[in-house]
Amino acid sequence: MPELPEVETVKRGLEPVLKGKTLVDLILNRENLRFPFPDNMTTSLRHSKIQNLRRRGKYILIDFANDLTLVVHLGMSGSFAINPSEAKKHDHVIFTTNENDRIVYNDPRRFGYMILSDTSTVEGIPSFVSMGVEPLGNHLHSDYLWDKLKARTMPIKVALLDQSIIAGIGNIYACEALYMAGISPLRAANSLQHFELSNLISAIRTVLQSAIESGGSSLRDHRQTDGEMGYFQHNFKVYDRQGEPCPETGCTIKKITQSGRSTFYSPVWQK
DNA sequence: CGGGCCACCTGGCGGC
DNA sequence: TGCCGCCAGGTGGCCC
Repeated sequence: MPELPEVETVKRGLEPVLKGKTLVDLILNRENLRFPFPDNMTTSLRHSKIQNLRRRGKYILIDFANDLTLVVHLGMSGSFAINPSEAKKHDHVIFTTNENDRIVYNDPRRFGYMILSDTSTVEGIPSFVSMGVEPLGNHLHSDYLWDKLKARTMPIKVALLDQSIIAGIGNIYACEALYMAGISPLRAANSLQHFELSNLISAIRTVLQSAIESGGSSLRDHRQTDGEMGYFQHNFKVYDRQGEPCPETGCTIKKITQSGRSTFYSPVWQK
């Protein structure tokens, strides 16, 4: 589930309870998620202080004072809860801090994973080596995208999901950004002109930024309930709205499959 | 290297 | 109510 805005929201939610705190306990309730937990993960991190939290693409990076970084990916169903009132099925990892906060990682499908790396070489782990630019950073501009897409014949929707081009966009925001830019998901990636790439970049930024803001408010709401983070509601324009009217033209939102994933779009509005 | 496809895993939902 | 097939927001690996 989680795309860049959800991951950013989780990172921001974890900061107050993790940054500057020391892990006094770390419990793994099983041997693996998608991959086995790193060797010595508990002994390496227990009693270590957390210096900083970062995000890269859909990954959360937790930097420890002993120069280790825990890289966390939430997969499709991973979430964190802060001081949940009761234990749940699929609570796989429990962090306890010196302030006695319990941070619980829950992941029913176990597509998530955790990797331990030296902080100085974390950019070199396989997940990051070929990762594309951050969509909200300065390196995403139409020249970059033109260069990355000029030899790509795949549909632009599929290209937006390619993390080696832009990091952090998933199925929902790919659909929403293309809708906002008025670009058909079926267009070949290398058929977009410069002005269309510029419009698409603006749309990506707007859609992600607005979702992050909505995540911020859900964070404040959820804090009052059970400390659960990662899943918040948006008002999507096209995602999961097949059969409903397009807000721009009134035509009917269509659902198709591209590269095995659902795509939702307005066949009239998106050219 | 590009592109297509499947596997990984559980749960929720609609149909019968 | 119960069973069954299908679907899900991601990624990695294998194949051509």
